Amino acid sequence: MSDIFDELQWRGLVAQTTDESALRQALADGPVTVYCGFDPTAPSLHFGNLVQLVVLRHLQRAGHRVICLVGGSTGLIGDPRPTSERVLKTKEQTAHNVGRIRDLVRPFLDFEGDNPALLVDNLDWTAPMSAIDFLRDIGTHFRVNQMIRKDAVATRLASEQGISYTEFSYQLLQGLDYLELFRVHGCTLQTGGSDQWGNITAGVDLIHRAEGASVHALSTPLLEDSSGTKFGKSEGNAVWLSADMTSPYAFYQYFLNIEDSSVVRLLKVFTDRSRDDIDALGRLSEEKPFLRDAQKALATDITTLVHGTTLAAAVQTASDALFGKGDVSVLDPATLLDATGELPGAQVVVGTSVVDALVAVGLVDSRNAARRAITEGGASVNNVRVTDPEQLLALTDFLHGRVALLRRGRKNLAAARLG
RNA sequence: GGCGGGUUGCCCGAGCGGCCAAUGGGAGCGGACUGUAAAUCCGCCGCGCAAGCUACGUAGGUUCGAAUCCUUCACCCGCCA
Repeated sequence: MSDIFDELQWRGLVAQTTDESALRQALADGPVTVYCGFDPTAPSLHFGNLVQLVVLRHLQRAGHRVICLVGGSTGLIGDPRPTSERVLKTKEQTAHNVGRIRDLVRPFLDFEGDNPALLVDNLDWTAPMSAIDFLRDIGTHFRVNQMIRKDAVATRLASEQGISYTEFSYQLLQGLDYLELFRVHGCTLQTGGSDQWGNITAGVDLIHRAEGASVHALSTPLLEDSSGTKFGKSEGNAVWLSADMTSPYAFYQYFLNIEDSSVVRLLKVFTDRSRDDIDALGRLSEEKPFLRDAQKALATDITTLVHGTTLAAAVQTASDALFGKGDVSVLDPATLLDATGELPGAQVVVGTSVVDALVAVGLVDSRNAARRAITEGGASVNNVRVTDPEQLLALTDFLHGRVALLRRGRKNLAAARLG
Protein backbone atom coordinates (compact mmCIF):
# COMPACT_ATOMS: atom_id res chain seq x y z
CA MET A 1 0.00 0.00 0.00
CA SER A 2 1.61 3.27 -1.10
CA ASP A 3 1.65 6.04 1.42
CA ILE A 4 -1.76 7.54 0.96
CA PHE A 5 -1.11 10.18 3.58
CA ASP A 6 1.87 11.53 1.65
CA GLU A 7 -0.24 11.49 -1.46
CA LEU A 8 -3.03 13.51 0.19
CA GLN A 9 -0.54 15.90 1.65
CA TRP A 10 1.24 16.46 -1.64
CA ARG A 11 -2.08 17.16 -3.30
CA GLY A 12 -2.78 19.87 -0.75
CA LEU A 13 -5.69 18.01 0.79
CA VAL A 14 -4.53 18.05 4.39
CA ALA A 15 -5.10 21.06 6.61
CA GLN A 16 -5.22 19.56 10.10
CA THR A 17 -5.09 16.11 11.62
CA THR A 18 -5.52 14.89 15.15
CA ASP A 19 -2.30 12.96 15.63
CA GLU A 20 -0.43 12.85 12.37
CA SER A 21 2.00 10.06 13.15
CA ALA A 22 -0.75 7.89 14.64
CA LEU A 23 -2.92 8.50 11.60
CA ARG A 24 -0.08 7.71 9.20
CA GLN A 25 0.55 4.49 11.10
CA ALA A 26 -3.11 3.49 11.05
CA LEU A 27 -3.39 4.12 7.33
CA ALA A 28 -0.23 2.14 6.68
CA ASP A 29 -1.24 -0.79 8.90
CA GLY A 30 -4.29 -1.76 6.92
CA PRO A 31 -7.72 -0.78 5.84
CA VAL A 32 -9.13 2.03 7.94
CA THR A 33 -12.83 2.81 7.94
CA VAL A 34 -13.37 6.47 7.15
CA TYR A 35 -16.48 8.60 6.94
CA CYS A 36 -17.44 12.01 5.70
CA GLY A 37 -20.83 13.61 6.06
CA PHE A 38 -22.81 15.74 3.65
CA ASP A 39 -25.73 17.80 4.92
CA PRO A 40 -28.75 18.11 2.64
CA THR A 41 -29.05 21.88 3.04
CA ALA A 42 -29.59 22.21 -0.72
CA PRO A 43 -30.86 19.96 -3.50
CA SER A 44 -27.31 19.47 -4.71
CA LEU A 45 -23.73 19.29 -3.57
CA HIS A 46 -21.43 22.13 -4.49
CA PHE A 47 -17.81 22.79 -5.30
CA GLY A 48 -16.75 22.64 -1.65
CA ASN A 49 -18.19 19.17 -1.20
CA LEU A 50 -16.26 18.04 -4.25
CA VAL A 51 -13.05 18.31 -2.24
CA GLN A 52 -14.45 15.88 0.32
CA LEU A 53 -15.58 13.46 -2.36
CA VAL A 54 -12.13 13.53 -3.88
CA VAL A 55 -10.56 12.71 -0.51
CA LEU A 56 -12.90 9.74 -0.02
CA ARG A 57 -12.14 8.62 -3.55
CA HIS A 58 -8.40 8.62 -2.92
CA LEU A 59 -8.85 6.74 0.32
CA GLN A 60 -11.08 4.11 -1.23
CA ARG A 61 -8.63 3.57 -4.08
CA ALA A 62 -5.88 3.11 -1.52
CA GLY A 63 -7.86 0.20 -0.11
CA HIS A 64 -9.65 1.87 2.81
CA ARG A 65 -13.32 1.37 3.63
CA VAL A 66 -15.38 4.42 2.91
CA ILE A 67 -18.67 5.48 4.44
CA CYS A 68 -20.55 8.34 2.88
CA LEU A 69 -23.05 9.85 5.29
CA VAL A 70 -26.01 11.93 4.24
CA GLY A 71 -27.24 14.13 7.05
CA GLY A 72 -30.96 13.46 7.12
CA SER A 73 -31.04 14.55 10.76
CA THR A 74 -28.20 17.09 10.94
CA GLY A 75 -29.68 18.76 7.86
CA LEU A 76 -32.84 19.40 9.88
CA ILE A 77 -30.85 21.31 12.50
CA GLY A 78 -28.22 23.17 10.51
CA ASP A 79 -24.55 23.64 11.15
CA PRO A 80 -23.95 27.06 12.74
CA ARG A 81 -22.46 29.47 10.28
CA PRO A 82 -20.32 32.28 11.66
CA THR A 83 -22.56 34.89 10.06
CA SER A 84 -26.16 34.21 10.97
CA GLU A 85 -28.81 31.70 11.90
CA ARG A 86 -30.01 29.42 9.13
CA VAL A 87 -33.64 29.26 8.09
CA LEU A 88 -34.79 25.79 9.05
CA LYS A 89 -35.61 23.49 6.16
CA THR A 90 -38.87 21.57 6.29
CA LYS A 91 -38.71 17.83 6.80
CA GLU A 92 -40.08 17.33 3.29
CA GLN A 93 -37.42 19.55 1.72
CA THR A 94 -34.70 17.79 3.64
CA ALA A 95 -35.95 14.33 2.70
CA HIS A 96 -36.06 15.39 -0.93
CA ASN A 97 -32.52 16.75 -0.77
CA VAL A 98 -31.31 13.55 0.86
CA GLY A 99 -32.55 11.60 -2.13
CA ARG A 100 -30.83 13.90 -4.58
CA ILE A 101 -27.53 13.82 -2.75
CA ARG A 102 -27.54 10.02 -2.55
CA ASP A 103 -27.61 9.96 -6.34
CA LEU A 104 -24.95 12.63 -6.76
CA VAL A 105 -22.41 10.82 -4.68
CA ARG A 106 -22.54 7.58 -6.67
CA PRO A 107 -20.16 8.42 -9.54
CA PHE A 108 -17.33 9.30 -7.19
CA LEU A 109 -17.06 6.10 -5.26
CA ASP A 110 -17.24 2.42 -6.00
CA PHE A 111 -20.34 0.94 -4.41
CA GLU A 112 -19.78 -2.52 -5.92
CA GLY A 113 -16.87 -4.95 -5.83
CA ASP A 114 -14.85 -6.27 -2.88
CA ASN A 115 -14.50 -2.96 -1.10
CA PRO A 116 -17.82 -1.25 -1.65
CA ALA A 117 -18.46 2.17 -0.22
CA LEU A 118 -21.34 2.43 2.22
CA LEU A 119 -24.07 5.04 2.08
CA VAL A 120 -25.81 5.85 5.38
CA ASP A 121 -28.32 8.41 6.64
CA ASN A 122 -27.94 9.66 10.21
CA LEU A 123 -31.70 10.06 10.52
CA ASP A 124 -31.78 6.25 10.85
CA TRP A 125 -30.21 6.31 14.28
CA THR A 126 -31.15 9.79 15.43
CA ALA A 127 -34.88 9.71 14.78
CA PRO A 128 -35.61 6.75 17.11
CA MET A 129 -33.69 8.32 19.98
CA SER A 130 -35.72 10.15 22.63
CA ALA A 131 -34.76 13.61 23.85
CA ILE A 132 -34.16 12.18 27.31
CA ASP A 133 -31.84 9.47 26.03
CA PHE A 134 -30.02 12.02 23.92
CA LEU A 135 -29.44 14.37 26.83
CA ARG A 136 -28.50 11.60 29.27
CA ASP A 137 -26.37 9.38 27.03
CA ILE A 138 -24.78 11.93 24.74
CA GLY A 139 -25.18 15.29 26.44
CA THR A 140 -23.48 14.10 29.58
CA HIS A 141 -20.18 13.72 27.71
CA PHE A 142 -20.14 17.33 26.54
CA ARG A 143 -18.96 20.33 28.54
CA VAL A 144 -20.69 23.55 27.54
CA ASN A 145 -17.47 25.33 28.49
CA GLN A 146 -15.78 23.60 25.60
CA MET A 147 -18.68 23.81 23.22
CA ILE A 148 -18.74 27.59 23.34
CA ARG A 149 -15.09 27.74 22.37
CA LYS A 150 -15.63 26.21 18.94
CA ASP A 151 -15.01 28.84 16.30
CA ALA A 152 -18.42 29.09 14.70
CA VAL A 153 -20.18 29.08 18.06
CA ALA A 154 -17.82 31.62 19.61
CA THR A 155 -18.26 33.98 16.68
CA ARG A 156 -22.01 33.73 16.94
CA LEU A 157 -22.01 34.22 20.70
CA ALA A 158 -20.10 37.43 20.14
CA SER A 159 -22.46 38.56 17.39
CA GLU A 160 -25.51 40.74 17.82
CA GLN A 161 -27.83 38.01 16.68
CA GLY A 162 -26.57 35.30 18.97
CA ILE A 163 -27.18 31.61 18.36
CA SER A 164 -30.22 29.43 18.84
CA TYR A 165 -30.16 26.40 21.08
CA THR A 166 -30.97 24.37 17.97
CA GLU A 167 -27.77 25.27 16.16
CA PHE A 168 -25.78 25.20 19.36
CA SER A 169 -26.67 21.52 19.67
CA TYR A 170 -25.36 20.69 16.23
CA GLN A 171 -21.98 19.47 17.39
CA LEU A 172 -23.62 16.91 19.65
CA LEU A 173 -25.45 15.42 16.71
CA GLN A 174 -22.37 15.25 14.54
CA GLY A 175 -20.44 13.77 17.43
CA LEU A 176 -23.15 11.16 17.83
CA ASP A 177 -22.75 10.21 14.18
CA TYR A 178 -19.08 9.45 14.60
CA LEU A 179 -19.79 7.45 17.75
CA GLU A 180 -22.50 5.44 16.02
CA LEU A 181 -20.29 4.66 13.02
CA PHE A 182 -17.43 3.75 15.33
CA ARG A 183 -19.64 1.31 17.23
CA VAL A 184 -21.40 -0.25 14.26
CA HIS A 185 -18.74 -0.13 11.54
CA GLY A 186 -15.48 0.36 13.40
CA CYS A 187 -15.03 3.75 11.79
CA THR A 188 -11.88 5.45 13.09
CA LEU A 189 -11.36 8.39 10.75
CA GLN A 190 -13.57 11.32 9.89
CA THR A 191 -12.73 13.79 7.14
CA GLY A 192 -14.26 17.16 6.35
CA GLY A 193 -13.56 20.76 5.45
CA SER A 194 -11.48 22.82 7.86
CA ASP A 195 -14.63 24.73 8.80
CA GLN A 196 -15.91 21.42 10.18
CA TRP A 197 -12.97 20.88 12.47
CA GLY A 198 -14.88 21.80 15.61
CA ASN A 199 -17.69 19.39 14.81
CA ILE A 200 -15.28 16.64 13.85
CA THR A 201 -13.26 16.88 17.03
CA ALA A 202 -16.51 16.88 19.01
CA GLY A 203 -16.96 13.33 17.74
CA VAL A 204 -13.37 12.37 18.48
CA ASP A 205 -13.78 13.58 22.07
CA LEU A 206 -17.14 11.85 22.46
CA ILE A 207 -15.71 8.49 21.37
CA HIS A 208 -12.84 8.95 23.75
CA ARG A 209 -15.19 9.61 26.68
CA ALA A 210 -17.87 7.09 25.82
CA GLU A 211 -15.69 4.24 24.55
CA GLY A 212 -12.21 5.10 25.77
CA ALA A 213 -10.92 4.79 22.20
CA SER A 214 -8.65 7.12 20.27
CA VAL A 215 -9.83 7.86 16.75
CA HIS A 216 -8.59 10.14 14.00
CA ALA A 217 -9.67 13.24 12.15
CA LEU A 218 -8.44 14.93 9.02
CA SER A 219 -9.57 18.25 7.62
CA THR A 220 -9.02 19.71 4.19
CA PRO A 221 -7.99 23.30 3.60
CA LEU A 222 -10.35 25.96 2.43
CA LEU A 223 -9.61 26.69 -1.22
CA GLU A 224 -9.24 30.37 -1.96
CA ASP A 225 -8.07 32.33 -4.97
CA SER A 226 -5.24 34.85 -4.91
CA SER A 227 -7.47 37.56 -3.50
CA GLY A 228 -8.66 35.37 -0.65
CA THR A 229 -12.09 34.62 -2.06
CA LYS A 230 -13.42 31.10 -1.70
CA PHE A 231 -13.50 29.16 -4.93
CA GLY A 232 -16.84 27.81 -6.04
CA LYS A 233 -18.80 30.94 -6.82
CA SER A 234 -19.61 31.93 -10.36
CA GLU A 235 -21.33 35.26 -10.89
CA GLY A 236 -22.38 35.16 -7.28
CA ASN A 237 -23.94 31.72 -7.60
CA ALA A 238 -22.53 28.54 -6.19
CA VAL A 239 -21.01 26.06 -8.59
CA TRP A 240 -23.23 22.99 -8.13
CA LEU A 241 -22.59 19.42 -9.11
CA SER A 242 -26.11 18.79 -10.41
CA ALA A 243 -26.52 19.46 -14.10
CA ASP A 244 -29.92 21.04 -13.52
CA MET A 245 -28.46 23.64 -11.15
CA THR A 246 -25.16 24.41 -12.88
CA SER A 247 -25.09 23.36 -16.50
CA PRO A 248 -22.15 21.19 -17.53
CA TYR A 249 -21.19 24.00 -19.90
CA ALA A 250 -21.08 26.58 -17.08
CA PHE A 251 -19.28 24.05 -14.89
CA TYR A 252 -16.59 23.48 -17.51
CA GLN A 253 -16.28 27.20 -18.14
CA TYR A 254 -15.82 27.90 -14.44
CA PHE A 255 -12.70 25.75 -14.28
CA LEU A 256 -11.44 26.94 -17.64
CA ASN A 257 -11.44 30.46 -16.23
CA ILE A 258 -9.38 29.66 -13.15
CA GLU A 259 -6.58 32.18 -12.66
CA ASP A 260 -3.07 31.06 -13.61
CA SER A 261 -1.76 31.37 -10.09
CA SER A 262 -4.23 28.79 -8.76
CA VAL A 263 -4.44 26.28 -11.55
CA VAL A 264 -1.64 23.99 -10.41
CA ARG A 265 -3.02 23.83 -6.90
CA LEU A 266 -6.45 22.86 -8.22
CA LEU A 267 -4.98 20.28 -10.60
CA LYS A 268 -3.42 18.57 -7.60
CA VAL A 269 -6.61 18.65 -5.60
CA PHE A 270 -9.13 17.62 -8.20
CA THR A 271 -7.45 15.51 -10.84
CA ASP A 272 -5.82 12.10 -10.68
CA ARG A 273 -2.87 13.34 -12.70
CA SER A 274 0.61 12.37 -11.61
CA ARG A 275 3.18 14.65 -10.11
CA ASP A 276 5.17 14.71 -13.38
CA ASP A 277 2.12 15.44 -15.43
CA ILE A 278 1.10 18.35 -13.21
CA ASP A 279 4.64 19.72 -13.08
CA ALA A 280 4.71 19.72 -16.86
CA LEU A 281 1.39 21.53 -17.07
CA GLY A 282 2.61 24.06 -14.52
CA ARG A 283 5.70 24.79 -16.57
CA LEU A 284 3.65 25.08 -19.72
CA SER A 285 1.33 27.51 -18.00
CA GLU A 286 4.28 29.69 -17.02
CA GLU A 287 5.99 29.59 -20.38
CA LYS A 288 2.99 29.75 -22.65
CA PRO A 289 0.11 31.05 -20.58
CA PHE A 290 -1.89 31.97 -23.64
CA LEU A 291 -2.32 28.31 -24.52
CA ARG A 292 -4.28 27.79 -21.27
CA ASP A 293 -3.40 24.10 -21.36
CA ALA A 294 -3.40 23.74 -17.59
CA GLN A 295 -6.88 25.23 -17.33
CA LYS A 296 -8.11 23.02 -20.15
CA ALA A 297 -6.76 19.90 -18.49
CA LEU A 298 -8.33 20.91 -15.19
CA ALA A 299 -11.70 21.72 -16.70
CA THR A 300 -11.79 18.56 -18.79
CA ASP A 301 -10.81 16.26 -15.94
CA ILE A 302 -13.24 17.66 -13.39
CA THR A 303 -16.11 17.86 -15.84
CA THR A 304 -15.48 14.25 -16.84
CA LEU A 305 -15.40 13.18 -13.21
CA VAL A 306 -18.66 14.94 -12.36
CA HIS A 307 -20.67 14.74 -15.58
CA GLY A 308 -19.13 11.83 -17.45
CA THR A 309 -17.15 11.47 -20.65
CA THR A 310 -19.91 12.19 -23.12
CA LEU A 311 -21.07 15.46 -21.63
CA ALA A 312 -17.52 16.58 -20.98
CA ALA A 313 -16.62 16.07 -24.63
CA ALA A 314 -19.74 17.91 -25.73
CA VAL A 315 -19.09 21.00 -23.64
CA GLN A 316 -15.47 21.02 -24.68
CA THR A 317 -16.43 20.99 -28.33
CA ALA A 318 -18.93 23.73 -27.68
CA SER A 319 -16.37 25.88 -25.89
CA ASP A 320 -13.79 25.43 -28.62
CA ALA A 321 -16.27 26.34 -31.30
CA LEU A 322 -17.68 29.37 -29.54
CA PHE A 323 -14.42 30.80 -28.29
CA GLY A 324 -12.30 29.73 -31.25
CA LYS A 325 -10.83 32.26 -33.59
CA GLY A 326 -13.13 31.32 -36.43
CA ASP A 327 -16.18 33.22 -37.48
CA VAL A 328 -19.22 31.59 -35.90
CA SER A 329 -21.24 32.21 -39.04
CA VAL A 330 -19.14 29.69 -40.97
CA LEU A 331 -19.63 26.86 -38.47
CA ASP A 332 -21.39 23.91 -40.03
CA PRO A 333 -24.93 23.34 -38.80
CA ALA A 334 -24.12 20.27 -36.73
CA THR A 335 -21.29 21.93 -34.81
CA LEU A 336 -23.28 25.09 -34.35
CA LEU A 337 -26.27 23.26 -32.91
CA ASP A 338 -24.12 21.08 -30.67
CA ALA A 339 -22.25 24.07 -29.36
CA THR A 340 -25.22 26.31 -28.77
CA GLY A 341 -27.21 23.40 -27.37
CA GLU A 342 -25.09 23.59 -24.22
CA LEU A 343 -25.74 27.30 -23.77
CA PRO A 344 -28.51 28.89 -21.80
CA GLY A 345 -31.06 30.34 -24.17
CA ALA A 346 -34.61 31.05 -25.12
CA GLN A 347 -36.89 31.04 -28.11
CA VAL A 348 -37.45 34.32 -29.91
CA VAL A 349 -38.99 35.42 -33.20
CA VAL A 350 -37.65 37.46 -36.09
CA GLY A 351 -38.02 41.13 -35.25
CA THR A 352 -37.42 40.72 -31.52
CA SER A 353 -35.21 43.56 -30.32
CA VAL A 354 -31.71 42.70 -29.20
CA VAL A 355 -32.64 44.23 -25.84
CA ASP A 356 -35.55 41.84 -25.36
CA ALA A 357 -33.50 38.91 -26.60
CA LEU A 358 -30.73 39.62 -24.07
CA VAL A 359 -33.31 39.61 -21.30
CA ALA A 360 -35.07 36.51 -22.64
CA VAL A 361 -31.92 34.40 -22.72
CA GLY A 362 -30.94 35.55 -19.24
CA LEU A 363 -27.74 37.40 -20.07
CA VAL A 364 -29.04 40.47 -18.23
CA ASP A 365 -31.63 41.00 -15.51
CA SER A 366 -33.63 43.83 -17.00
CA ARG A 367 -34.18 45.75 -20.20
CA ASN A 368 -32.38 48.70 -18.62
CA ALA A 369 -29.38 46.48 -18.02
CA ALA A 370 -29.55 45.28 -21.61
CA ARG A 371 -29.53 48.84 -22.95
CA ARG A 372 -26.70 49.64 -20.62
CA ALA A 373 -24.68 46.68 -21.88
CA ILE A 374 -25.21 47.79 -25.48
CA THR A 375 -24.32 51.41 -24.70
CA GLU A 376 -21.15 50.26 -22.97
CA GLY A 377 -20.19 48.26 -26.01
CA GLY A 378 -20.55 44.99 -24.15
CA ALA A 379 -23.11 43.16 -26.25
CA SER A 380 -22.78 41.31 -29.52
CA VAL A 381 -24.79 39.19 -31.91
CA ASN A 382 -22.80 36.43 -33.63
CA ASN A 383 -19.66 38.11 -32.33
CA VAL A 384 -20.49 41.42 -34.01
CA ARG A 385 -20.77 44.25 -31.51
CA VAL A 386 -24.20 45.84 -31.25
CA THR A 387 -24.10 49.64 -31.11
CA ASP A 388 -27.74 50.59 -31.60
CA PRO A 389 -29.95 49.89 -28.56
CA GLU A 390 -32.95 49.71 -30.87
CA GLN A 391 -31.51 47.02 -33.14
CA LEU A 392 -33.84 44.16 -34.03
CA LEU A 393 -32.92 40.58 -34.82
CA ALA A 394 -33.30 39.94 -38.53
CA LEU A 395 -33.81 36.58 -40.17
CA THR A 396 -30.20 36.71 -41.36
CA ASP A 397 -29.01 36.91 -37.76
CA PHE A 398 -30.22 33.36 -37.18
CA LEU A 399 -27.37 31.20 -38.44
CA HIS A 400 -28.62 28.39 -40.63
CA GLY A 401 -32.02 29.82 -39.93
CA ARG A 402 -31.88 28.40 -36.41
CA VAL A 403 -29.98 30.30 -33.78
CA ALA A 404 -28.39 33.67 -33.04
CA LEU A 405 -25.41 33.74 -30.71
CA LEU A 406 -25.71 36.48 -28.09
CA ARG A 407 -22.78 37.57 -26.00
CA ARG A 408 -22.47 39.93 -23.07
CA GLY A 409 -18.93 40.92 -22.27
CA ARG A 410 -16.11 38.59 -23.19
CA LYS A 411 -17.40 35.33 -21.89
CA ASN A 412 -21.12 35.28 -21.27
CA LEU A 413 -22.86 33.51 -24.11
CA ALA A 414 -26.41 32.49 -24.80
CA ALA A 415 -28.45 31.25 -27.70
CA ALA A 416 -31.51 32.95 -29.13
CA ARG A 417 -33.32 30.17 -30.94
CA LEU A 418 -35.78 30.94 -33.67
CA GLY A 419 -39.12 29.62 -32.50
C1' G B 1 -41.26 42.53 33.15
C1' G B 2 -38.56 47.76 33.27
C1' C B 3 -35.18 51.28 30.91
C1' G B 4 -32.08 52.51 26.84
C1' G B 5 -30.05 51.65 21.73
C1' G B 6 -31.04 49.66 16.95
C1' U B 7 -33.59 47.66 12.02
C1' U B 8 -31.27 51.67 5.15
C1' G B 9 -30.18 48.82 -1.62
C1' C B 10 -26.27 41.91 -2.72
C1' C B 11 -22.98 42.99 2.01
C1' C B 12 -20.92 46.82 5.29
C1' G B 13 -22.41 51.63 6.29
C1' A B 14 -23.71 57.29 6.07
C1' G B 15 -28.08 60.24 5.93
C1' C B 16 -31.91 62.46 10.76
C1' G B 17 -38.20 67.07 7.18
C1' G B 18 -37.47 69.22 0.96
C1' C B 19 -31.20 69.74 -2.88
C1' C B 20 -32.58 61.41 -1.62
C1' A B 21 -33.23 56.27 -6.01
C1' A B 22 -30.50 57.89 -1.20
C1' U B 23 -22.69 59.79 0.48
C1' G B 24 -18.76 56.19 0.96
C1' G B 25 -16.47 51.20 0.85
C1' G B 26 -16.75 46.06 -0.70
C1' A B 27 -18.86 42.67 -4.10
C1' G B 28 -20.68 42.49 -9.15
C1' C B 29 -20.91 44.19 -14.45
C1' G B 30 -18.78 46.64 -19.14
C1' G B 31 -14.66 48.79 -21.81
C1' A B 32 -9.39 49.69 -22.53
C1' C B 33 -6.95 44.10 -23.40
C1' U B 34 -3.71 41.31 -25.19
C1' G B 35 -4.65 34.71 -23.06
C1' U B 36 -12.30 32.93 -21.78
C1' A B 37 -5.79 34.72 -16.48
C1' A B 38 -4.04 38.53 -12.94
C1' A B 39 -2.97 43.65 -12.06
C1' U B 40 -4.23 48.67 -13.48
C1' C B 41 -7.26 52.69 -15.32
C1' C B 42 -12.11 54.57 -16.83
C1' G B 43 -17.31 53.85 -16.74
C1' C B 44 -21.81 51.37 -14.92
C1' C B 45 -24.50 49.30 -10.92
C1' G B 46 -33.80 49.58 -8.42
C1' C B 47 -37.87 49.07 -12.59
C1' G B 48 -39.35 51.85 -17.02
C1' C B 49 -37.49 54.31 -24.04
C1' A B 50 -39.78 58.06 -21.27
C1' A B 51 -43.42 60.53 -18.28
C1' G B 52 -43.17 58.15 -14.08
C1' C B 53 -43.30 53.96 -10.58
C1' U B 54 -41.66 51.12 -6.46
C1' A B 55 -38.07 51.21 -2.39
C1' C B 56 -34.88 53.00 3.68
C1' G B 57 -38.15 46.33 9.28
C1' U B 58 -44.24 46.28 9.61
C1' A B 59 -48.87 48.95 9.82
C1' G B 60 -50.93 53.61 10.44
C1' G B 61 -50.49 59.08 11.35
C1' U B 62 -48.55 64.41 11.21
C1' U B 63 -47.01 67.64 6.99
C1' C B 64 -47.75 71.19 0.86
C1' G B 65 -43.61 67.55 1.37
C1' A B 66 -40.87 61.93 5.43
C1' A B 67 -35.50 57.21 4.95
C1' U B 68 -35.68 61.46 8.23
C1' C B 69 -41.12 63.50 13.12
C1' C B 70 -45.29 60.65 16.07
C1' U B 71 -47.86 55.93 17.19
C1' U B 72 -48.54 50.24 16.48
C1' C B 73 -46.47 45.65 15.89
C1' A B 74 -42.25 42.34 14.87
C1' C B 75 -37.19 41.31 15.42
C1' C B 76 -32.07 42.36 17.31
C1' C B 77 -28.56 44.42 21.06
C1' G B 78 -27.24 46.30 26.02
C1' C B 79 -28.26 47.25 31.22
C1' C B 80 -31.58 46.16 35.30
C1' A B 81 -35.35 42.57 37.44
